[in-house]
Amino acid sequence: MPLTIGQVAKRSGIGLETIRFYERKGLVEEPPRTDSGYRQYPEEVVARIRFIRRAKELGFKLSEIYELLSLRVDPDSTCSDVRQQAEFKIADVEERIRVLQGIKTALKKLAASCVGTGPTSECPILEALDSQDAGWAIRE
Amino acid sequence: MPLTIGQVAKRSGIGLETIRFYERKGLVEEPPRTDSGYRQYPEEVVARIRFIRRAKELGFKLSEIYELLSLRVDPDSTCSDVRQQAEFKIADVEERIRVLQGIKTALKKLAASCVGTGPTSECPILEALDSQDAGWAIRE
DNA sequence: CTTGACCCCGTAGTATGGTACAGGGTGCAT
DNA sequence: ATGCACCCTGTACCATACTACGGGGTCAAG
Repeated sequence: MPLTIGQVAKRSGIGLETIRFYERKGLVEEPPRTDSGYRQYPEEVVARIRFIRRAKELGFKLSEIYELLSLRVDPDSTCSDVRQQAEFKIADVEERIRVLQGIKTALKKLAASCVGTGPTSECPILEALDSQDAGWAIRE
Repeated sequence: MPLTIGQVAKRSGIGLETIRFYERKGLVEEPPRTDSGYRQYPEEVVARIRFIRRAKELGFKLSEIYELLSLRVDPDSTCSDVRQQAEFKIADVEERIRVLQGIKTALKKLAASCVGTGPTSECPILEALDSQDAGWAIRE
């Protein structure tokens, strides 16, 4: 017995507007309809939406998830294609961590330089942000 | 001698459309105009835009930079207000790093489980994303 | 046979940080 | 005086991932 969009939404823990959004994006297949136009989903779509949700939790963008979903449909694609996607994403995540750590270091340096007294006009943090010599700056 | 918007853009290394955008956002003060309506910027605006650019590099959002800029204008605000903003941002950045590290660990676990051979139908990564037991999942 | 919960579509709005026109006017040099 | 670079406003557009709304149609219970 097929599911309505509302039932799918409830089971997969996602808004039903979002399911229609995913359909427009090609992440969820267009299901058959009833005579009156209601979408009739097979059970499997719940698993697919959970897949999307989990991939999102792993930091994949919707466009990347689309690639991932295409890989599994394409009979010529191999497991190593999927692993390559994961490797790319690992590199991407590592890069983002690296940048954030640079930012953190810079911010800590600034915060440490500030005793916390006096008006903003003498604030070393603001002065540092003003100054020409970006000694605190993040080096890429 | 005041600067035109184009000169400010060149000196601060930013697009002139972006300066007008910042003006709309209240990050850059509306400058006086010539009779014909041309913006006439004082030299100081270049420093302010560089301030914005640097704060952005430190991961501050435009809305946060607006707060920062308000603090320095408000005579009642102190240096410790600024430092608090910096501390908040440090905590924020640390949280983002923590989440990304969880993602990285999960992805590495998945990638390691994949030998790289065989079709996608037997891919352990996709199976993990499919499976009900989210053992790989990121714990918040 | 009515009421309320559900569904349809298309469009528009949210937040973020810009970027790109279109269709004008201005400033200066040759 | 004419050509070109520059400026003006307003609006629309880019990506990202939804979310909401208006104005309808449908389905099942009572």
